[in-house]
Amino acid sequence: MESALEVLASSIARWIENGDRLETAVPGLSLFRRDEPTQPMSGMYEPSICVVAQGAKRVILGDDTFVYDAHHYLITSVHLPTVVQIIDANREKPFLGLSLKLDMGEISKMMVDSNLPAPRPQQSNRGMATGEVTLPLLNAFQRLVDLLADQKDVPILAPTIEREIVYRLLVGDQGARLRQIASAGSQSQQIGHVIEWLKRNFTHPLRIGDLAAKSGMSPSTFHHHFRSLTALSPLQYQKQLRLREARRLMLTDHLDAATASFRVGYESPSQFSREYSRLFGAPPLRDIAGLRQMTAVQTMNPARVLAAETA
Amino acid sequence: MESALEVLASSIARWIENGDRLETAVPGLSLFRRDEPTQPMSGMYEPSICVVAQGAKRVILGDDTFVYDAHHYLITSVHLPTVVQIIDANREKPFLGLSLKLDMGEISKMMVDSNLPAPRPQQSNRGMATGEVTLPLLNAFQRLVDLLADQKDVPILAPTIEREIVYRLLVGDQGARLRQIASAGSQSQQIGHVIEWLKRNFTHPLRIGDLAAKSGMSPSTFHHHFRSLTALSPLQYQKQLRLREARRLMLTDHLDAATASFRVGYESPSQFSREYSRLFGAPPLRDIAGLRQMTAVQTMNPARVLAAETA
DNA sequence: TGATTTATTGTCCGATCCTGCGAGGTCTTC
DNA sequence: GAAGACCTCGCAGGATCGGACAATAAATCA
Repeated sequence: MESALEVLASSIARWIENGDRLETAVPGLSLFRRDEPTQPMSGMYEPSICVVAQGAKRVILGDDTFVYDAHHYLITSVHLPTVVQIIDANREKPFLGLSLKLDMGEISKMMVDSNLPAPRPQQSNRGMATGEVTLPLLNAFQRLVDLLADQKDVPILAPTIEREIVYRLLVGDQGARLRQIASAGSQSQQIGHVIEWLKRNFTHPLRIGDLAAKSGMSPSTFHHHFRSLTALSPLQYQKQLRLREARRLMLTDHLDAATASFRVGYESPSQFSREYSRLFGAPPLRDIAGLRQMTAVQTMNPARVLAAETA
Repeated sequence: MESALEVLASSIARWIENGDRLETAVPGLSLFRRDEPTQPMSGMYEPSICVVAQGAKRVILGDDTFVYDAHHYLITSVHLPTVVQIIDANREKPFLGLSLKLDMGEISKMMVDSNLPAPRPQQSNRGMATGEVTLPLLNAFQRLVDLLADQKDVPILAPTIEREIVYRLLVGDQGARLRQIASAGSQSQQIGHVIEWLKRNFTHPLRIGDLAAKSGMSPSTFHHHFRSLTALSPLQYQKQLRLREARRLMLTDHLDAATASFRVGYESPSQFSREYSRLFGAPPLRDIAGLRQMTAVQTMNPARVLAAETA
């Protein structure tokens, strides 16, 4: 196990010398590297599995915090705004990890095809969980990373390996959680759809009645499930999407605060500013200035910082 | 609509001159033809969609009878032993139909991928239902049959057309039923798995408790759902599998009644004979003799008759 | 430096949202 | 067949949001 981790770590390190995120030639597979711990910063998780070869990372989602490291993967079933922090990394042993996007459709198909034990409790849970990394799982990821050396094999072999990974996750200790969100028709799955919709339409003002209807639940039930999955109310979730996007617009497109606020759906800059401060700790201009300075110190371009945050 | 049906009818007729079942080059697609009405005879349905271009057919499942014709398709979600009868066919306007196997995994994937409305009521229902044929659905089947003329296109085009068909079924009036059985983790889906297992292992003596455990329900709940889906108790279901297989063994492999009965799991030929009569109306030898005669009259080989029954 | 523009903070208000609770229904179990 | 678990729904009070307006602070430019 330990030696397998070392091999994976060096494989990852070989591909990502500096910079902290690399989209690889295997669709959906990203590599991560950090040479030192970071401050807590807001980040977005997508439906994916994250594995760490070296170091440790902390994710805060509402009241829960998840820590994952070389022996614990993090599995995420919907897009979730979180606060993330690398807590174990240094120049000799940098944080090295990878993430692989999950396709819920494929997972669902696999659940039906293989006679997996039924998930008795249908109740919603957090859209994120940590589980124990097993050696076979690690080996599968190793093979996936190895594919990068021989890219012509990717289209053929990657799907097979990914299916193996999904299977191992489904039968693993967090399989029930995954099954829940991938089960067509389950509440979690319906909420997942609403979240996808929100991600595309966050600039429109939103009526939660409509969202509830989309998910086929009453408003009150909808609220319950949404919160239990995301730790946020629907409106708070949308707000985070808006503010994050506004931050991106200001940072990379150099928009001023007012137009950014309009762009993401706010009609009053004052309200925008107020809520921005509450989320990011500082009002728009000051926050952006801080970020710019950070990137300047690290001699990194702003886009890269953003990439790290929208991982 | 009427003209579309005529076109489909002649397309089917072109491919199947005589004989009553034809497995086509499109995997899972079968064509059917009958030049005259039949007596009721026992038949097995598999997860599939059946469409009729001309004529009508009756299926009896427990207390329910389903009739389907040019304007009504029959959708089946699990393997079901039934009694079937062609009720509308003659030499001028023979019964012409087709069936397409359904892959529950694909259906499940599609349900997750497309934002389909949630199936509110989770209660189990019969594993079979009729629905109204729409023109787009008919057109899709027409295109599928047309593929038979250009077989090199099959691997590329057939899956697309089948996906369209599945989609139209999902949003059609019987979509909820389909969603239910395809929903990973739903009770119907669990029962479906058990049925698959039974089909492979019907020769072993069976313990209801084990089956129930397989489906993750208590024995009583399992019983309940099984019955509502199949109109049979698990034991009756298994019995039908055994007796049908015994009949096949005697008819095509020319086994004698005793060895056939042992082969399918019976330990006492007398018990076998008694239950055989009850299901098929006549004791083994007499029944087989009758079937042989029928096939002789129709100058068909026995295997073909059987094929009709295990449609 | 002063003028002008832009950003931030404050307060207020109406509308909407959010959460906890109890009733009612369904499914499960014994 | 009855008790029990689970889920959903609707409700009501309290919390929050988003916008309006105004005032102050900061930044930009002449």
